[in-house]
Amino acid sequence: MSKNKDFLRTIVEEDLKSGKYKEVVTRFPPEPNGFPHIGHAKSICINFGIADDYQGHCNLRMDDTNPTTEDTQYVEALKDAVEWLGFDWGENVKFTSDYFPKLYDYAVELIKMGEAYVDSLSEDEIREYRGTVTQAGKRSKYADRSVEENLDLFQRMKKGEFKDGEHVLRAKIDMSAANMKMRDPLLYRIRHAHHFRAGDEWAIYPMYDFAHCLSDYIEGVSHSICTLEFENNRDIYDWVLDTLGLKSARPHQHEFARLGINYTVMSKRKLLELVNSEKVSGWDDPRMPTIAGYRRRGYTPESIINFCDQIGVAKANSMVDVAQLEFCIRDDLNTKVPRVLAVLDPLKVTIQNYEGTEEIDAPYYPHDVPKEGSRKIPFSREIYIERDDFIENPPKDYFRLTPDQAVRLRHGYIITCKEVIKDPDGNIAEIKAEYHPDSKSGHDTSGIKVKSAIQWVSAKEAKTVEVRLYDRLFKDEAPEGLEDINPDSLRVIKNALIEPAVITEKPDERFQFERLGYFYADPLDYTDEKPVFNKIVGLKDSWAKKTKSTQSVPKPQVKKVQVDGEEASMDEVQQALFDMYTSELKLNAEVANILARDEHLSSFYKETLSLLNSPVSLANIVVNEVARELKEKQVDELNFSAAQIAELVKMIDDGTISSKIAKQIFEEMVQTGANPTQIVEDKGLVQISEPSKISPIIDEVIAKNPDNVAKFKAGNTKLLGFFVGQVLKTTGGKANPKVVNELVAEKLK
RNA sequence: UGGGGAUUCGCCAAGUGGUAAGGCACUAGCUUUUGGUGCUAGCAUUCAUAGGUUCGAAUCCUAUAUCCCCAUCCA
Repeated sequence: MSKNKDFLRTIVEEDLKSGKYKEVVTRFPPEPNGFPHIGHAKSICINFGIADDYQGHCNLRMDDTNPTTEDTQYVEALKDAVEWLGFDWGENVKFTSDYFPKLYDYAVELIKMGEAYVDSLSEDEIREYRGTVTQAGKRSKYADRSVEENLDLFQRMKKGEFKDGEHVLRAKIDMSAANMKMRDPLLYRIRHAHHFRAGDEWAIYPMYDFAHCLSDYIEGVSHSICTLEFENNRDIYDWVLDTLGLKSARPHQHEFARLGINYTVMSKRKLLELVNSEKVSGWDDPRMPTIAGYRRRGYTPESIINFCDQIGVAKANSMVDVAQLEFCIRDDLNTKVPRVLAVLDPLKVTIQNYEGTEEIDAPYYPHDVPKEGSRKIPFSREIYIERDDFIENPPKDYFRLTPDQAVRLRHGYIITCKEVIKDPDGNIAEIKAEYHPDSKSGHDTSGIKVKSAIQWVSAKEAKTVEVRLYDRLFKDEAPEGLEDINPDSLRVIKNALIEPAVITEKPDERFQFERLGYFYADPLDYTDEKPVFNKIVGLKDSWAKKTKSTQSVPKPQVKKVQVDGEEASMDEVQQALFDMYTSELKLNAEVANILARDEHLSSFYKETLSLLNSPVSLANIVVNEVARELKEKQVDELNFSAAQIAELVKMIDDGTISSKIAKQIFEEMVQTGANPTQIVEDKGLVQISEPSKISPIIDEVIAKNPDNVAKFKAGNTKLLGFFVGQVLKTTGGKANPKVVNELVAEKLK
C-alpha cells in the first residue's frame, strides 16, 4: 500500500506528515432516504479504509436534514450495509439532527456578524434573483434588514410562527459570484414536518451546505471526502467555517469520482423507480445493485471490498465494466465453496448394462483447492444429464456426449451412447447408454480417452429444487430507465435436480454447481421442503464464447474524430508586437505569439530585454517558466525580478549552468526570492563539462546496470535516456547533459 | 454561454522531466476427470489534438477539442 496509493491517501499522508492534523478522522455521511448501493460501498471502503490505514477513525453519520424524505428504515439499511461489509463506526451512529441546537447557535452567530439575513422573497423570486450562469444575480431588498430584525425573525421562524416558504435564512456572500453556489446560499428553510428523530421540535431545518461542514467540524473530522458533484459546494464549505472563525484543525473537503457500472443504474431516483414500479421484488432483489441486493444474490463482503480496491479512486468520471465485479466474486468463491452436481435442464439417460445401486465417494473440492470434505453420490441405472451435454450432430470441437463420443460422468463412469429415443415431435426424450465397468473415477483401467466430464444426478435420489437464474437487469450498456430493462433478467427453474447431499448435509450455503456457476441458498425463501437457490454468477465459459462469437457480428469501432478549433485572432497592437518579435528579435512564431497576446508577459519580457541582449533565451524562459507564475499572481507579487531572470539567462548563455539546473534555480527563486548567482554559489551548481570528470561516473552507471546495457545493445535505444538520467542524477544534475549524451552513446556502442 | 473539474490500452488505473506499472477483458500454449482453476506468453514506439521549451516531455508552456458538474427552500 505504500506504493501506488490513491490521491486521497497521498493528501492524508502529507497532512499527517506536515502536522496539519494529529489524527485522521473521516466520515461516511449518507442521507437516510434510500437503500445504499455499490456506489456507497465504494465510499464506505474509502472512508473507513483510510481511517483504518492511518490508525484514525471513521464516523457513520446520517445526514438527516430533510424530514420529508428520510426514514428510519433507511438508517437500518445503512447500518446493516456498513456492518455487513465489516466496518466499525465505534460507539454510536451519529446524526446531523443531534447537532440541530448547535447549528442554530452558529446561525445566530452569523446573523450577529451581519453575514446572514432572513429573506422573505418567494421561492420563484429567489430563483429569478439568482441570475443565470452567464448573468449576475441581484440581491433581495430584505438583505438590508438590521441584525435585530434578522435575529427576531429567525427566532420566530424557529418557533414556528410562519408558514412553510414564508422566510429563509441566507448567507450574505455575493450575488454576482461566478460560482452560482455562492450567490447568497440558503442556510435554513421553514418545514412544518415531523422529523423521524427530532420529532416536532423544529419548524426550521438546516440546508446541506450549512449543516455538513459544521457537522464535520463538530465531530473533529479532518478529511471530508465526497463525490465530484460537490466541487462547487466546497467554496461554501470553506466560507462557513472561515467566516465563523473555526480555525483549529478544521476539516477540508476532497472530492472523488463516483462509481458507475455498465448495464446498471446507480441513482437513488432510478432505483426507487424500479422498486415502486415493481419491476423488481424490492430493494433487496438479487438483480439490484444495492448492497442488500448483492447480499441476497450471494455476493460476499470480501468480494465487494476487493472490487472497490481494484477499481481505485480518482477524479475522472468512469464507467467500470461489470465483468470486473463478476471476476471478484468468482475469484473469492473459487477457493471457498464446495462443488456439487446439479442438472438444470434434465435429459434422462438409462444405462442398460447397469444393475442395482452404489454410492460414489466424491470430494467437495477440486485438487487445487486445499480444503477437506467429501460426500457420497448415489449412482444407478437411471440418471439425468444436462440437455446441452448431448448433441446428435455435434459441431467441431464439441467435447461432450454424442452418438460417437463417450463422456465421463463426473466422479463416476464413462458412458457410451447406444440409442437416441425421440418423442413424436422429434425431440430427444431419452438416451440409452452403456457404462464401462472398469472406468470408474480413480480406478480407471479402461484406457478409454474422453474429452470431458459432465455433471449428472441419479434419478431416484436426486432432489428437486427451485433455481433462480439471474442475469443483468438492463440490456443497455448505459441504461436510461425502465424501458431498457432486460426481459430475461430472471428465469425461474422450478424443477432443477440436485444431488441429495446438498439438501441433507447442507455443507454450506454457497456452492459451485459444477460447470454451471456459483449458487446461493436464498436466505428468505429457502425451506427444507422447497429449497431455492439463487445464481450468483456463472463460471467463465470459453465454449459458450466460442459458439457465440461465430454468430455475432463484430461491431464497428468508430474512431473519434478530432475537431480542431481556431485560435482567436490578434488585435492590431498584438499583431505589431508579434511582427517585431519574429522579424527583429528572431523569435519563433509560437513564442512570439504567446508573448504578443499577453500584456503582462510582454512587458516583463521587455524589461528583461533591456538588461540583457539575449532575446531568444529570455523569451523562452519568460514564456515557459515565468508564464506559469504569472497565471496566478500579479507582477508585483512575484518573488523574483526581471533583473534576476536576466541574470539567470546570462548564466545559461555563457555555459555556467545547464538549462536543467536553471529550472531548479528558478524554482528556488520562486520560493525564496534569492539571487540566482547566489544560489549557484551556495549550492555549487556550476556545470560539469569536462569529459574526464563525467567519464568515470558513466562507467559506474554502466557497471551497475548490466541488464539495461544488454537491452540497449539489443536495440532498445530508448534506454539512452535512462543512462543519461542516471548519470545526471548522480551528479545532482550538474553534468552537462550534451556531453553526457555524447559520452554515453559512445561508450555503449 | 460564466465558473469549476476531467482526458494514459476495449474497461478501470499508476506514473508529477530520464525504460509507459498493475488489474479486468481479450488471444495463444501448457496443466486439468469442471470447456472452471492454475501456470506461461502476447496485448500503448505512445499518453485527446496541434505547436513550443529541453540533450530528453504523458509530465513544463500555449492554443484547440471532447466529456462531466453548477441557475432545488434536495443531499
